[in-house]
Amino acid sequence: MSGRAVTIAEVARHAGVAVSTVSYVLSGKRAISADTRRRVLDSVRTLGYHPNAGARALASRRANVIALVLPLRAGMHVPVLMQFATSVVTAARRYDHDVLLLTADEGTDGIRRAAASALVDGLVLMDVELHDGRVDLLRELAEPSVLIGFPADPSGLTCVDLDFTRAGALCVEHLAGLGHRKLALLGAPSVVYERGTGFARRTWEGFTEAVDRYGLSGIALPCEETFEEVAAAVGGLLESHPDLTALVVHNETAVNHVLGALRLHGRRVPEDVAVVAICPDDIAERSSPPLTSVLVPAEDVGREAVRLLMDKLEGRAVPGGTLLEPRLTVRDSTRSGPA
Amino acid sequence: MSGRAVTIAEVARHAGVAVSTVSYVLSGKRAISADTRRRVLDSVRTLGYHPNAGARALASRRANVIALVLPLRAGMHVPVLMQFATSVVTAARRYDHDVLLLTADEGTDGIRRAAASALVDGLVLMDVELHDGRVDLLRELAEPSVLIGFPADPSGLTCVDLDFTRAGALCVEHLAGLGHRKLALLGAPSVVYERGTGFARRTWEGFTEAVDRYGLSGIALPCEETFEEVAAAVGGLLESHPDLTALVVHNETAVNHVLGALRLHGRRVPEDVAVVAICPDDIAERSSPPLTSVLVPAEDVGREAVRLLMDKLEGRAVPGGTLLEPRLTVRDSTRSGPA
DNA sequence: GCCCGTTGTCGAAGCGCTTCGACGCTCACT
DNA sequence: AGTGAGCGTCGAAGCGCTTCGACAACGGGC
Repeated sequence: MSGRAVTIAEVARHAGVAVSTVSYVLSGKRAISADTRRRVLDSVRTLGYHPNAGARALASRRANVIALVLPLRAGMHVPVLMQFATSVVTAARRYDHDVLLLTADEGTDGIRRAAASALVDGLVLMDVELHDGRVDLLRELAEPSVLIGFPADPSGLTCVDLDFTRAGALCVEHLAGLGHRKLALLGAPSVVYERGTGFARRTWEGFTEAVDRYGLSGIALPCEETFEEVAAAVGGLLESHPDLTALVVHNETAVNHVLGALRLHGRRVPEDVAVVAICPDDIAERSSPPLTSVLVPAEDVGREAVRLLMDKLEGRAVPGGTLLEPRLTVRDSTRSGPA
Repeated sequence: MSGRAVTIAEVARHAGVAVSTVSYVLSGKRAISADTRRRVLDSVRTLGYHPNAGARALASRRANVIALVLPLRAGMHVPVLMQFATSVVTAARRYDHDVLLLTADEGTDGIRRAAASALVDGLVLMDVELHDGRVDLLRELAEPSVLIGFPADPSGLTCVDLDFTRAGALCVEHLAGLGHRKLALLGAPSVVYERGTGFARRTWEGFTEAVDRYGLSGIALPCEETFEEVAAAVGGLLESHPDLTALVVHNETAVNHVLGALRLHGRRVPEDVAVVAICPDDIAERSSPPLTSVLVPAEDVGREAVRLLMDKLEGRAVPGGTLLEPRLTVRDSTRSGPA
């Protein structure tokens, strides 16, 4: 495995064919007789041949690498981001592509550089804000891209995400169906709303619209992430709205603090207060009581993003926006209606 | 930015020099007159030239890309892993390198492929276990690599990590200095120890050795991560060891549950029980009370790993093992000694 | 039996860059 | 004035691969 690497010329010599024949066997772009193909593949295996990525990229004008642009912003729940990231990597490998990790600290220059140098064939952008400088850059880039999340103006772009508006509404519908009339949403930290992060705002809108539509009474609040602040917020809420019987929590970090705070204030879940969370299943399942939840299907979103990107790379037309339908799983935290 | 990309030949023509001259200006590998250099750089700027990564890699046998091998295993604290990852990316960029993200699901094949195809010049491995199949592969690879974490046998490898043995001991020393005689360690989930994850075991050893050295009494336990289990573990501990006055927690996820459990059992921190955590500063600061802690300097470790890798790429000799000295920050959770 | 369309293979021309050797200068010394 | 050592620049040879056009060999249709 050390020393100089095996080249396609050595494989060709070993198999007694031309270099181009080896190439065609490997790419399948021309018909090759079964016999020749077998001989070539045998040689590939015995010599341990791996095509040189640089040479391949140069000749084919395809690097077989996509960029994953992943800023790490305050208030984002890192484990969920990593779920997206790993699902993108796994999906990319299924299309024989690798993933280059780009972070925020280079700003848009990193994106421009990676694209202009043909380091990557396309890009997947995560953590998209409503007004996001990177998005304008993408529009002028020759390289195709897919966004995970929707900016305010998604025209000319390809975006995938969970339908957070529906997710917010779905929580309300579930609680309304159980007879709850007075609900509250505890959302992301306020900094996330101020920054204009689409998914947070859309859940909020979905929640408030559904509350209106069902003629319920609802209050939506940002939610910070220390136990102290959560406890204070929950305490204030219970005091100012004593008739509150249900809570929607859209904040992975705060979920457990919310449960702790309810415990602290002597409220039982679900008997006194029903709770629905928008969070990964493992968080919902490990809470006590296990929480009724809408999960963010990171796996599906990442896979879909890669699929769309590969379609664009092949020149196929793709829809501008893909919204995944949320699904709600009922667990113990909403087993019963209000007293 | 669309259409065909600018090539070095166009830059050369625009600047009125030879292609090789442009190359030398950009790489600095030969002396170039100030005047020529300026003309070339001007042309580079006005044309918006970015060297083609594939061509460069092919000709120079250097991809200027390193691999970050990041398995996501159960029981690992993802935010901390991401701190490592971003710090590696940031550091790599300072050496003009990009980072290719490799995950676990390809196993060692992914590593072998990336190395053999010259996709990457070197590798950084994270989340290293004591007996790790990937490690044997690294030894036979021509490409240099650096591990974040130490396997059982680090011979022939380059490893960096926080000195977790010292970290465990440091917590004990701090508590001993405050007069505590009866301590407990709540560690990682048991699956992490069973898997043979070095840092978890080393903290454990550092803790128990220090306890012995100081003639104290100590008990070390794995710690699961749901509130229920933590509460049960803490409850059991307080019951079986009523004279316990100090807790060391080496589990980012469980830290807050531990505090919640102590609250639940009517113990005040630090008056009844002192708590020291090994976790990132932001977790320690946001707890209530803020926790005395030893932080895992992910930033430093990642930067150091990249520095070592670059040294190896340049053919410089590097130390086999680098252990970073832990630092303990005193906060409210250990302000006083035992009653 | 002749023509033509397939099928399978080959050789060669790049892809855009780095790097090596060559070469013409300019200067500081004899 | 003559020599040799840099210095600055150039041209050309690859790096290892893909892909295009060419071309045998082979049948099937007439």
